[in-house]
This record gives sequence, structure tokens and C-alpha cells, in this order.
Amino acid sequence: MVDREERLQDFIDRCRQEGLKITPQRVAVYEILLNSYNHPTVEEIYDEVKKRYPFVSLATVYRTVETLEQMGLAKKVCYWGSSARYDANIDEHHHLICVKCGAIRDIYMEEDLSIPSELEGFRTEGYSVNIYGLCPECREKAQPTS
Amino acid sequence: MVDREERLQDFIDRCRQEGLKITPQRVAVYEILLNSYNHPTVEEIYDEVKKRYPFVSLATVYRTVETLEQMGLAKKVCYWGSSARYDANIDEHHHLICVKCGAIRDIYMEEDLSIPSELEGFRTEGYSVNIYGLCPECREKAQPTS
DNA sequence: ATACCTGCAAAGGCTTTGCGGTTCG
DNA sequence: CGAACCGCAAAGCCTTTGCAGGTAT
Repeated sequence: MVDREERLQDFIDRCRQEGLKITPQRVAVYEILLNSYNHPTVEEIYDEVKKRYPFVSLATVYRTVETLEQMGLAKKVCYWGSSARYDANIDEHHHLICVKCGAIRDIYMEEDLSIPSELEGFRTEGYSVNIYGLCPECREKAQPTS
Repeated sequence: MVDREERLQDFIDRCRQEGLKITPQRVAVYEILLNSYNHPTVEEIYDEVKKRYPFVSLATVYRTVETLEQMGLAKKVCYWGSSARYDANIDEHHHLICVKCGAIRDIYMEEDLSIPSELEGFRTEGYSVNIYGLCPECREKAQPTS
């Protein structure tokens, strides 16, 4: 895992390279995403940004996460529920997902799948593993035998 | 893979057990899903059902796929784009996903990940692997070197 | 100075819901 | 006959977009 400061700096450098303006809102969105471990929704990011810049608009957050995604600095993760979630962790990692409440946790696995670079005509680029189950909180709430 | 007729019959039996009415629309939705290999969207299922029952409503299809999901007979798969897709293939299988157009293809793998039944406090139930890449059609459209 | 960006509000798309009439069991 | 279901239309999210004013370079 690369250092957060370094990633933020990389982001700023790349913005300059690509002629994108470095605005406080943009930096805030990426910084918040870098410091989140819970794969926040756009709304959640928005709430955080608002603490620093109360006049920020939700549309700006949407535009920024889209930019980040296009730059390859964040990923959109979408499993259940209505709203998309974002993840700035671009290391090879996988997800542990609660089938009840939708919570997502990052997980690193030793095992490595050997995926051919060509499969059924597809040129493959990468993979991710989703492990489904019940999170500790939801197990608690369910019958004690689970 | 279990036979389609058998699955349809199971569905009907379970409906009876659970006091759910067996309506033509319901049967049609499940039947269409069973015979689809392309993980159709609700809209696509709707278009198919309409061929048999022109007066069917989109809301009914939404309600039915939700029922099927709750019964464990279909899964909602949601990666990109706006609309959810459904899959009645409940065998252990994985997905090959085109990052460009969102096409999804089922894939069966020899390799088996050994997932502990308990992981970071989660009680695990299963997993799925998503392999990302460019589908044949999109490779074609891109530069010939891809 | 200018190209890019933001905030606002409106529009757009997918999905859910309320209701009256209908159908299955 | 009664409970469950359907079709219709409206409402409800989440997300995108157009525009006028503001900001970074």
C-alpha cells in the first residue's frame, strides 16, 4: 500500500499534466476517499466534504469521482442496493460482502488465480473475488446458531 | 446444471408451499430467465414477456424478479451502468465482464478457491470471481493491436 | 485572459409504490 | 369467496446535465 500523501501528490501531479485544475473540492474528495475504509457512497463522501466546504454541491462530488475513476485512481463498486460505492484502494485486493446489510470490507488473499490473458475471446485485464456472507453485526442480530 | 423443466417445476412447487399464486406472468418471467444466457436487464425480460402477454406491466416484472431473488432462484448482478441484470443460473460459476460495453458471460473454472467458513468475523457463504477485460466485439472496434 | 470548474436547479433513467380491479386457489 | 396479484400511473431515488458565474493557471 502506497502512502496516502504520496498518492495525493501523484494525483496533483497528474492533474497538472492533464490540464485539470486543482481545486479544493477535488483534493478533498480524493483525500476523503483515500482515508476511507468503508467504500463510501457519493452521498457519504459529500457529507464529509461538506464539513470542510459547506457550499460544495453534490454534483461536484459526482463529477469528481467520475474523474478519479477515469484516471484509474478510484474504482466504482456496485453490488446491491441502489447507490454506487467508491474505493480508492487500487491495490490488487478483494471484497468481503455482507449479504444482509451490504457492508464491504477489503481483504487480501495469498492465493492467486492464474487467469489466462485470453479467455473465450476476451482479452483479460484483471479480476476480483467477492466473498459473500454475514458480517459480525448481522450474525449477532440473527439467530445465535448462525 | 439442472434441467430447466425441473427447475420450473420446483419453482411452481415452492410457490404452492409458500402460498404464492402461480400466475402466467410469473411463470413466464422465470422461464425466460432460465432460457437466457445473457443476464438480461428487467427491461429485456419485459420485452420478452410482452411477446407472450402484450398487456404485462413492467412493474410486474420488477416484482417478479424480486420474488425470485428472495426465493434464491435468481441473482441480481450489478456491475456498471445503470440497470441491474438478473441471472437464474445458480450453479457455482463466475463472470467474464467487458469493461467497455458491460457484456457478461458465464464462465466455469476448474480452480477452486479455499475460502474459510469464517473470515474476519464474517460467516462466509460463497464467492464469485469477476474477470474484467475486453470482449471480442470491443477488441475489434478498438485498435487492431489489442 | 481563458479554459476549466463549481453550484444550482432541472431533467433523466431506473425502480418502487398506491390503488382499484382481477385472478388464482 | 378471500387473499394475493396485476396493470396503470404517479412518486421516489440516484445520477447527469445545462447554464451562468467563479476560479486556477
